[in-house]
Amino acid sequence: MAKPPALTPQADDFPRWYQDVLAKAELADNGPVRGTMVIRPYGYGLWERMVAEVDQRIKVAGAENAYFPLFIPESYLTLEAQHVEGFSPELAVVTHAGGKELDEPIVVRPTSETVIGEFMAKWVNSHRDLPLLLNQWANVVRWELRTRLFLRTSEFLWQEGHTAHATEADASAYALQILHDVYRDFMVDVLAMPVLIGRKTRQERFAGATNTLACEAMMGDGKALQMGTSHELGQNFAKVFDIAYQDADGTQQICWTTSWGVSTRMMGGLIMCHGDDQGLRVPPRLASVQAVVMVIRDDEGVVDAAGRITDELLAAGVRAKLDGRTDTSFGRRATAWEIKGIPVRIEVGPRDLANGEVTVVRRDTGEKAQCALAAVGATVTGLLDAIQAGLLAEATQRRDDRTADVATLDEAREAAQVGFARIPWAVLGEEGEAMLARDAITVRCLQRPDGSVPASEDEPDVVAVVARAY
RNA sequence: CGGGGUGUGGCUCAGCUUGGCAGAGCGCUGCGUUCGGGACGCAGAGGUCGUGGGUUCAAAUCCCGCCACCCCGACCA
Repeated sequence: MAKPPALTPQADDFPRWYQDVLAKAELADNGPVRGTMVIRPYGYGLWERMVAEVDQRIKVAGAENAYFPLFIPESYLTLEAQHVEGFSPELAVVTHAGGKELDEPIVVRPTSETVIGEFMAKWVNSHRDLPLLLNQWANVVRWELRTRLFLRTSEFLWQEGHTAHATEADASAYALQILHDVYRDFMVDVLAMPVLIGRKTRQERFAGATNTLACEAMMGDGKALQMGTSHELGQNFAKVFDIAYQDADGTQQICWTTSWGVSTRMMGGLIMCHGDDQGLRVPPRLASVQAVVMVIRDDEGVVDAAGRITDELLAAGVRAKLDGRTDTSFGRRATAWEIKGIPVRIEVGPRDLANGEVTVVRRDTGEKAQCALAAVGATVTGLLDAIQAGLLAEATQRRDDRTADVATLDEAREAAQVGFARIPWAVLGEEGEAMLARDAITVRCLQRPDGSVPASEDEPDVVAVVARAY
């Protein structure tokens, strides 16, 4: 008889399944303060890989890392009208420190446009100082009313890029460049998530932005998750913080700024995009452990052979790990690695070794195959590529199967029960957007018919992608 | 902030209606047998029953207050 499932099946209760994966895959726990999160070593290892891949792309895009303080004077937040309105309700404010009440309350950053703007103003004087391209990896705090591990926590980890440009066109092009070359490239190529890119509607725009671009992904249950955003801030913050420069003609000009970020929310997206009833499935390019070499039993030569195979894989550039815990049963260990989503498992036992081979198992399909000892390196690297491609193909298939082109609000409501609906923006409009919002359906982004990002929502043929969202 | 619900070993929960020695499964520790998909046996460790009061010979159980958390909605990376 089969054991009862280790996890609640997705079809029974998707949110419960998500919670089960977080716990059983040892990804994260709730912190002691409401809405906070403890990221466990295995989960943090995945986040570190995300950081490495995103950071590399940010640097290629020309931005440099810096660090700005956690604490921001409360007065800064009040300077930009939209920004205040957007963030006030979710600020954590320090009123006491050092045993006494502070003269001016200090805000724990919900995002850093203001404090970075203050310093950009100091650092930018001439057109030769532009563009100024900054990024920081940091934690931020937003006192959300309802929280869910990784998807929405009071404190989360992210990178926030902040740039200042001489012209609107330059700022606009850079915001789009980040969306394309950093975010979409990372999400598609590394996370194997076929994200949609597009413009946010006025309603969904970042507080203080003139334009917000976003990457949207479809989760396993058909709901949408915003995976990253890139904002054009116009001159809103530049005017308030006086980020200005003298141009070649000697006249003072106000800068145009952008900001953009991705967060630990991507962890939630990864889990809900690729996970199945057996647990997480980590795309090989992201995986902190790509292949685990399991000793089936401590028979003669088995541990040594497994150690040699691990070394060979490491030498072949595979992030491999040896599991030689023979004091724990094979089945238990196999299940644990499966729940953690390690892409490839190599099982080494006396029976295999007698035949000069090992058993290789793919996590994505569950397929098992025998593999000659001499061919392990090549087989595993080949499998890793196949799994990476397979996960992307599977997610793309689901997204396409669950996306419907519709012509009316009613059809959009129906389609959004299982996935995404594409409806002409000319048909929907802000009124239709408000009506759908009553049924918890939102416009995820506006796209051109070919899926590219429209320069304005007034372009003809703009399509609104609507869905229920996390 | 509205509506619903729950607080009992590390985890999931039973026990509460009708007050009477604080339980189960999983996990954990030790020993032995096992070991190719969540092993089995035996022996153990571990809980001021969320919290403060009240009723009672006696409270996890009944009454009152408080706190925390969860789910559904509005807000949101």
